[in-house]
Amino acid sequence: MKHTDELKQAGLKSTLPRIKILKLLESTRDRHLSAEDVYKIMLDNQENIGLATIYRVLTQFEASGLILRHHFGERSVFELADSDHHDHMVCVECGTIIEFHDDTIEKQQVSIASLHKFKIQDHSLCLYGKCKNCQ
Amino acid sequence: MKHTDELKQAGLKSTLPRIKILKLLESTRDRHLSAEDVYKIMLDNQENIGLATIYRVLTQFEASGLILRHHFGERSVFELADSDHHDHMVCVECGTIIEFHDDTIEKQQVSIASLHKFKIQDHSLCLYGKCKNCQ
DNA sequence: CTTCTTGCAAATCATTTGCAGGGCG
DNA sequence: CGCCCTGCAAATGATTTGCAAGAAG
Repeated sequence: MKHTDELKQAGLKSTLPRIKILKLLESTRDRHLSAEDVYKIMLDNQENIGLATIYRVLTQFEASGLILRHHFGERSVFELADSDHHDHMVCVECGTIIEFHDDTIEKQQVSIASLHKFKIQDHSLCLYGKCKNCQ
Repeated sequence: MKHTDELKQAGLKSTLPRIKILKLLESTRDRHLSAEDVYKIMLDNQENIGLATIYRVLTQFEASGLILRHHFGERSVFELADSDHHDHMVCVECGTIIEFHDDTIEKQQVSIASLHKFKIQDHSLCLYGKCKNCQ
């Protein structure tokens, strides 16, 4: 009952929809999914979970730190918060998402912020363009 | 008729709503406005312009390169494309927006992208946090 | 049992579109 | 005068909320 425990630790009651969604996020090859994506996959898997529930669960997961929400362009996508911080490149052609991390950029952000007496809580860096297969 | 010319150069017929919106964007103290912001300001100024028109005009301005569209969080904001490229810090408390530019970050982005054979078309970097007045 | 959850439908929000009347070139 | 533009209302797409029926502890 690993998932049950994960949920409890996050302060959430262990319910079927939550377990299924968490399982999906942990197992999907494509780490970044929108609420709609999750909904469709559940449908394909014969799982009957309402879209509203998916939105609610994803929001709860985000609030409890289990997952991260990103705004790429105008849609929200979620990813499991299991890896270290990273930024993204999104292929405008095929939607492929490449994750990357760069210390130089991270540090530079902090120093620029302090220059303006600005206290960073969060940041989003996203490069849009074409991946190597789409050029 | 400076604005008329600007519009013509952008390939747009010079009409009252367009001129007024362009004027507002050029004169507003707060360089970053959402469609709703523009709408409300127009209302306050006794200008009768429909929200739909504002969206249409802003979209046309963006397409012709007169302005830039950003997605901060979930809403779109627009700014005149009159200055050099820069990124933003947004205060989650008061909404203040600070613009900044950093060559180190820009260069680093390019080199990381090429490392992944990714061709950057655009990018968005936004720091969220608290400005010096809101801490 | 009591409370937190879910599913479904209705409600929102931001943005877009259809259409008939108006204004620019 | 023809065509592009505008206002208004209705349509959309994404996400949220109300509510009665169901599960979890």
